[in-house]
Amino acid sequence: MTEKKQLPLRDRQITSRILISAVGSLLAKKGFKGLGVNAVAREAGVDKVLIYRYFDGLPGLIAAFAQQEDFWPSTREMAGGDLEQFSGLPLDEKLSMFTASFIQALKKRPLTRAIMAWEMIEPNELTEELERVREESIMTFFQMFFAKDKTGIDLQALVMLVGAALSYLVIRSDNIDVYGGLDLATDQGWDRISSVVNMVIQRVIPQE
Amino acid sequence: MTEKKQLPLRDRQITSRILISAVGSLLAKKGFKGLGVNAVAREAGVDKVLIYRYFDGLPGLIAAFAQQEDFWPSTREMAGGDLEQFSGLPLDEKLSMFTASFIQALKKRPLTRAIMAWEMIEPNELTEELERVREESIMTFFQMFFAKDKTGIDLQALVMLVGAALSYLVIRSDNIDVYGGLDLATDQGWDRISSVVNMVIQRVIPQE
DNA sequence: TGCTTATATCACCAACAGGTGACATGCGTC
DNA sequence: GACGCATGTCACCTGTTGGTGATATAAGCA
Repeated sequence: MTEKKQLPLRDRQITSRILISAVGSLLAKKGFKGLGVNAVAREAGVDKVLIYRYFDGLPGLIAAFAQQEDFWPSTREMAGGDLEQFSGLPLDEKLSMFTASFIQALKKRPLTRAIMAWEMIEPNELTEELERVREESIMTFFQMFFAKDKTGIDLQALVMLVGAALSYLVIRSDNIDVYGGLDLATDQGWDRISSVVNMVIQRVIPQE
Repeated sequence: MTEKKQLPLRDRQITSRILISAVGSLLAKKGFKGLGVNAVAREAGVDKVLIYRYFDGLPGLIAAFAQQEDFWPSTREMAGGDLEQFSGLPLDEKLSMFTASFIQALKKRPLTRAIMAWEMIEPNELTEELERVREESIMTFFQMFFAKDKTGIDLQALVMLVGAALSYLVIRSDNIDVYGGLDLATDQGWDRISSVVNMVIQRVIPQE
């Protein structure tokens, strides 16, 4: 029981990192509800005044957290890991690959889901910034791989619609097990969702 | 300026209604962030102790609010207003009608959107109850009109996928104007979204 | 050694939260 | 009128929040 009084590190870099990672663990534990100056400082085992000194307040700290975390999947990840190979695929396979990758990317990022949910109820400078990064990332991905289609269908709207549906379902899966009869808690349930998306893709994309 | 001291009504029913409607206006003004005992009492211009006496606390008050509001569209509304007519439509037109009605129903219910967003970050007894009502409503609607299809496709998953996408986009439209290049702020933007859903429906549903 | 500076803690503040017990006041009944 | 009861107000409690000024202490340097 010698935990009462850790000797201070007196190292700004390390202390800063401790604070940043405290944001992460607190976010994972309690969500954004319990994310305050006092709580973060407690979690980090450090005085809250350091948040003001080093990050100029909580927003600054959260911004630092968001920057260092890969809270949003990269273009490469959304393409299934291999950009070269991806760009060579036919359109329908690209879409299927994107669907599967997107689900996986969100499922393994609890913090991203928490932030996405947060954005819906508390828009502020910070969420706007995160939002901007994401919008840009999505658009880059889309332009890169889907822009030059000549299918005659509104591919962009279709992709975004699928993205919206998957985002919603993954976020919901944190709180509920069933949505409209769809099982969100098991891999089989997600297979079913992937399947229907793929079915739509197959019937909508003109085969060459 | 004689507003300082309204004479007390001394009518439990009326006072209760005032409290309930205060929840609504506060929710519309500030969202769930500022929804506390003190704030509601202030908004209602009434002492907060009455919340405990009449509703046994804030959860009870919110429950009362949720019950009296039509926070979730009825089966009839989702069917476009006329159940008879709706049930006579071919499957693809049913789906198109549902899509349009669902968008409209959510767009005109800011409180429903707020509650839906709230459910994603603060699951509790109350949100679970609202959730249950909604799940039941959706399933009833689906069973009633889409259960007996013989199309061979996973109609349920398709409908729920569309519902998820639309829910997400409408909720997002409260905070952002553009999602993945889709315009969420204008009717034209929503026409585009409806169109792509209808296109999917046309190509996916086997025509007779 | 002694000095400066960065690092971190502590003590405190005002504002607000949820919650409760004591009290005032009006209404219906006998 | 006098009583009891429902309705409503008030004062106050404890705990927590965001925020800040004063202070201790370790590290680096002359």
